[in-house]
Amino acid sequence: MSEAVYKMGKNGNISSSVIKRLPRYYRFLGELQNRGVERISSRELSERMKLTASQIRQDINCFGGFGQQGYGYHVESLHEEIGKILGVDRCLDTIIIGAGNLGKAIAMHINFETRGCRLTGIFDSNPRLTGEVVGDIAIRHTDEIEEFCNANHPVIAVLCIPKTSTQEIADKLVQLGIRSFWNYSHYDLSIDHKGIVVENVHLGDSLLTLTYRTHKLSDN
Amino acid sequence: MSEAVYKMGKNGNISSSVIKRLPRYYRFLGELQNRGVERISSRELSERMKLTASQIRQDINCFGGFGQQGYGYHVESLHEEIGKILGVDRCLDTIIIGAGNLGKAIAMHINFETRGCRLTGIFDSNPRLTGEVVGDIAIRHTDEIEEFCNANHPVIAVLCIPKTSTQEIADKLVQLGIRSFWNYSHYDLSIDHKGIVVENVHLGDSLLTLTYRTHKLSDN
DNA sequence: ATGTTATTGTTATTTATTTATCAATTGTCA
DNA sequence: TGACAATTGATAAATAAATAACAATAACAT
Repeated sequence: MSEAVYKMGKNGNISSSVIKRLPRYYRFLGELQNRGVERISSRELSERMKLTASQIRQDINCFGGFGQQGYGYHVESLHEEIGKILGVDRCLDTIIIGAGNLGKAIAMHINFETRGCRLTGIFDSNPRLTGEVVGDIAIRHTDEIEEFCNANHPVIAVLCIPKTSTQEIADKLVQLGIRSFWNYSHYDLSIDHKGIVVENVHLGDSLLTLTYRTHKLSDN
Repeated sequence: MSEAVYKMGKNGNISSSVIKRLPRYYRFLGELQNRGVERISSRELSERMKLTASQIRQDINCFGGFGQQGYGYHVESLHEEIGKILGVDRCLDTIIIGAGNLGKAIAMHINFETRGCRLTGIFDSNPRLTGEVVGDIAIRHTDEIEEFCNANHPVIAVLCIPKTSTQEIADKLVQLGIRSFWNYSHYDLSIDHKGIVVENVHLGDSLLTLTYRTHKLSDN
């Protein structure tokens, strides 16, 4: 009882507010590291990120005391720690469903590797696209998804398909072992199956809030 | 003093939590309308949207009492009201800067018109792309931006350019009259100039939270 | 007409999130 | 080596957001 108690990575139930901020911390710390900055205080980071220093310290302390009093945080090791928390040091095989403009753009534009993912397949129902190479991956026909999943066991599916087919395809993918969906279709996907993670991305919603704020600015 | 006081559209200072939910309400109500549903109660809508009925009623009431006791909400008129609040009945001229994979995908994939915007120009610094038609708009060279803005006065700029040039180009666009930025570059844009609205979209951050949640599910 | 049921709009309560405070600790400099 | 300045980690306070509760009201059935 009197023994020293290790402060463990108390990764119990972190609030989603904190989780949503982690990637941004990770980005800023990566930038600082690239610029050769070795250490930073919560106050200075707060000025760069336009947050309060208090929030930064509290967020980081959800996972452990990575700072040093009187000194601040070591940029490189904090960057690495947050990377580990997010899981960038591991690998989740990922497939893209739908190789239209958006599917291709995501394949090209997102650096999956630096985010703990590896793009291993792209599928489209249009036979004309079959064989076309995007990045370094050849598009396959959707008929091949089942065979591909049985052979390669991808974990994440990026959905870039019309909203009408989203639920059906997602349900099928769950059967084939997909555990996470990054859903760009204009449809709010929800999977009853517990243990399935869904991230619905609605770019249109984002634009609409911009529309609102733009008018609000002029009106008031 | 004893006169009846009109309940005005008390659009004073709506919290951003509420604003962020509005586009989703708008989408769901649009779907219901398309399916011919005439009325809906907060309880039923809450079940479909996986929110609490209380939250829906409180959100809607930030803008006025659009419902009827004992009856619910008239789908069509609530949809229209929220549309007006968001500003879909007005028009903000919009340009896209950067016609790479992402810029093209956004031009094709986002329905600007139904979100109170109108895409009027696409620009890229690569002369090989000049003249190529995306949707129904020909790509112009970035050298033409100034002339175009002076002639057409676009309000929103969608930034699909590398992070290194983002701040510089944004500052220039502010000089040319752009008031809002929908920023897809891997850079947190911030404009000192007050009266400028910025929406930073970090798709990579979204993926990273999915990575986190995917691992979390397996680990625990 | 009138009672009954459903459902809103609003206020109260609870929960979550953010910010402020400050003792404890460490680096730095004389 | 010791005092001082800086800065964390943790706790307390304040603020914001979400949920619950309920009176007021309108539709609907009888």
